[in-house]
Amino acid sequence: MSVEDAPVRFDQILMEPAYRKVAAAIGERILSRSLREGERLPPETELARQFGVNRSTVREALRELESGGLVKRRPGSKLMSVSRPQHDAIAEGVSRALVMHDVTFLEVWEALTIIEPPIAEAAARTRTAEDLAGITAAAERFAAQNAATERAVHYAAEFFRSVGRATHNQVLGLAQEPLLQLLEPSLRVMIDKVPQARSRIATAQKRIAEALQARDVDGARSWMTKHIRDFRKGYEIAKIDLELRVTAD
Amino acid sequence: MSVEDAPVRFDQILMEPAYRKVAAAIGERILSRSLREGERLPPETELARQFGVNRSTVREALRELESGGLVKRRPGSKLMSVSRPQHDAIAEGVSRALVMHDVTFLEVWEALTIIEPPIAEAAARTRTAEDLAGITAAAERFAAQNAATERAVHYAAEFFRSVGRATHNQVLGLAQEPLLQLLEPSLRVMIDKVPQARSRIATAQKRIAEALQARDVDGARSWMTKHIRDFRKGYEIAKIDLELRVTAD
DNA sequence: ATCGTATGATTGTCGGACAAACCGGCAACT
DNA sequence: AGTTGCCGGTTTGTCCGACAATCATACGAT
Repeated sequence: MSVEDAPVRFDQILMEPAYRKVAAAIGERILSRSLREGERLPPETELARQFGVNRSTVREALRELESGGLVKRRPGSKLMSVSRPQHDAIAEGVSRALVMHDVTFLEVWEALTIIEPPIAEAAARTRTAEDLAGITAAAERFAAQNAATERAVHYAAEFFRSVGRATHNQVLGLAQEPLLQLLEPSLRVMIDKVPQARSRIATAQKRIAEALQARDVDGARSWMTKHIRDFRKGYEIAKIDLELRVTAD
Repeated sequence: MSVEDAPVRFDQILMEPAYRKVAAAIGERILSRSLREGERLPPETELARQFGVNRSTVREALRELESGGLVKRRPGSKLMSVSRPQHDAIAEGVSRALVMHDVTFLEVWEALTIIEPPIAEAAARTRTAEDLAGITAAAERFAAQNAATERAVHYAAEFFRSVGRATHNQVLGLAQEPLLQLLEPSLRVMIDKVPQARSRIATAQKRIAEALQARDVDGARSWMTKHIRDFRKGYEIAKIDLELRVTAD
């Protein structure tokens, strides 16, 4: 082999602007728990002084952290404080990503068929009395909403959320949230177009809640499976094309 | 009932700063496909002129969109262009959120036991020849890495990713990504401490790949189940406390 | 004890400024 | 022909200084 064989290669040099370095520096301190939850950040001018950059630069960094949910302004306060990202905010980012990637209803539905039954199963094992109260409350609120579509959709999603919370597994709760967000718009259409949808959903919710109460693992799982499968039937009856791309809110 | 019964209530008035309005305006145009993927945004000065705000305000809005992955700067270009959020970037946000919420290894592992087997099952149905090639390649690369821990961990995660891709369901692929990110650090420790871990992982990967090749739905699922269960055993042997909080990267 | 006010701190937004980097084209050179 | 050097225009990254509006706090008035 001659020395010429391998062409000279260099790694791409990465220039990180100051605002991203500042954001990374603050973010790392938050992630490492060096800055604790709820703790207030110094004012922008002070941060600018400490980092040796301009206040504008600090502000750009703060916007980045803010949209990641690592810092937020507590209502009625000017100073930023460290926060744990809220599930719905994080999920919204995921939802937007999925929308941008042309995800179809079918994909969302398929994901639901995969994760919801095991969630119900886990919830049957771990639910507390309090969890159960929340779940039945959501089911009852859905059943009571015979008129308002908007609220019915909301409580249908809320039912899933309360079951997710009952697993006491935050990963699962967060994983299902984007799916629910993407489900809602189509559910709105479906409930309006399919008369029998409401009663079928209400029945499934009731059966699931009963199984959870009885700690009936298999029952919870199989009723949840039915519940999800019903959605697909509803889509077909409502003639919603499953290959259609989901839309944001 | 006297008229005094219901206390006067007002909804909280929400003041949205200009930078967030600008970000929302641009973001909406992107989500609605009015601005197409890859299209370049006008320069900051022009945006400032159009929105009637200062350039600094536009910049703060851009930072927000940027960290959401909706816009990014293409390498070697100054103008921002519309982009679809990359999976790993989105997943990193989710991972950070989970870390901040004190998620434990047990929760991550439990989530893996729930979503990975169905993913393997789905992959057995939908995988193409190309998918299969990627999966076996990842498995072979893992098996070949008998020395370097870092790479072994990487290819162990890459194996999951390639199986996820084989489902051709983007929702599932994106849902598993944060789990893999959180798994990696602990996997690093585990592989180092448990001598037999490598061979057990390699075997499981091989069996899963074979099942996928044969389109053996049940085999793929059950071997994936074993594969995940093995991780837990590994944790216990390595004496990694499952109640420990996961850490970021 | 509640309310009104004064004071200081902090943010949101603005205007202007400048160096560095990038782009396109054109001239010069090998 | 292909490479190199240079030029002018554009755009970003960063800085500086400024000001009104809002919030925290203390203090005094009712």
